[in-house]
Amino acid sequence: MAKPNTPITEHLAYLLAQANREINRQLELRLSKEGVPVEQWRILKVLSDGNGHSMGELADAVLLNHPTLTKMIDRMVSDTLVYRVQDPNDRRKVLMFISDRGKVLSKKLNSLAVDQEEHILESYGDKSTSELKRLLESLIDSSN
Amino acid sequence: MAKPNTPITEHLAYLLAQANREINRQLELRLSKEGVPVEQWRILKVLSDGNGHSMGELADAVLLNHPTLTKMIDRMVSDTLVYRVQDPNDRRKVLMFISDRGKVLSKKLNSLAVDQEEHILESYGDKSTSELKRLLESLIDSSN
DNA sequence: TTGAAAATATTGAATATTCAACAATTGAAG
DNA sequence: CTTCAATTGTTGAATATTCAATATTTTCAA
Repeated sequence: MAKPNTPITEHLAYLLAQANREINRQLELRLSKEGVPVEQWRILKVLSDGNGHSMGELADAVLLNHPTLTKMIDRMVSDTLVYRVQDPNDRRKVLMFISDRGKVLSKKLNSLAVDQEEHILESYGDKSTSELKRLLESLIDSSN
Repeated sequence: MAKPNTPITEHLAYLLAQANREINRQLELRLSKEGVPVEQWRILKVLSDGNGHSMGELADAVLLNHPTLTKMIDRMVSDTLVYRVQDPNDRRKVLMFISDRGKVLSKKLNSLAVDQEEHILESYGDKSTSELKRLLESLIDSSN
């Protein structure tokens, strides 16, 4: 009467980690053509609305915690992809903006990312993809 | 005629990262009751079949790369949760085994993890959960 | 208005991860 | 058999992340 404990591969937490790892790896591979980590793509994408975004807001949006974001932004400022402006309405805040160079890079990265999405659509299917997205959104919602 | 680029929140890669982060955070919170990181739960769970698993096999199973696993196993050996045995059939390999202490801990961790799964089932729904799992498995399959 | 608490971002030290090189063993071709 | 390439795991240095502490500014209650 051995107890056949639930295998790890049946845990939602594990399946999510596994799928995330794989998809992220693929995306990483594409973006490496431009020598850019996934997080920087996210940052540029969020900033490419042209508006200023505070560090806190950005950290939430790109799934990084504050100190990690600060250091990554330091690098991106060195690369003149983004720049800091003190928020005039709340001087505790820093508003981040994308530079022209950042916009150019962002476009290239977007097309690489879109490439990947299309590749997934092909091998995984249109129906499954949109259904999966829907379920993920709803899971995220239900976790707040 | 501004181009409304796909928002990042619509990319599968982003949704997966977000969902994974959130679910992982919740699991982490539970496991912290025993002071154990998620990766160690995975390791113990895989080893709790009682069989020896090589480092390479284990690294794949628990989603860690080799050097990271080696160092985490070093810690777990210090804590006498697992132990190394040289594979007699292939002396390049090391077989990892779970200790009695590891088994005891593993059971506690499992019940914490099951707690979480039940919590998700409640707030997210039985139907959605199993459907999400099915889709994730199929996505992972299609990525090989 | 003042002073304490909260919010925001950064820093430096501690910790963890990754990359490249290495050592040991096995496999396999000649 | 012997040698060379491939496999497996570990190590140390370089890099990245995290935690706790800090500085600054704002908020708000007294």
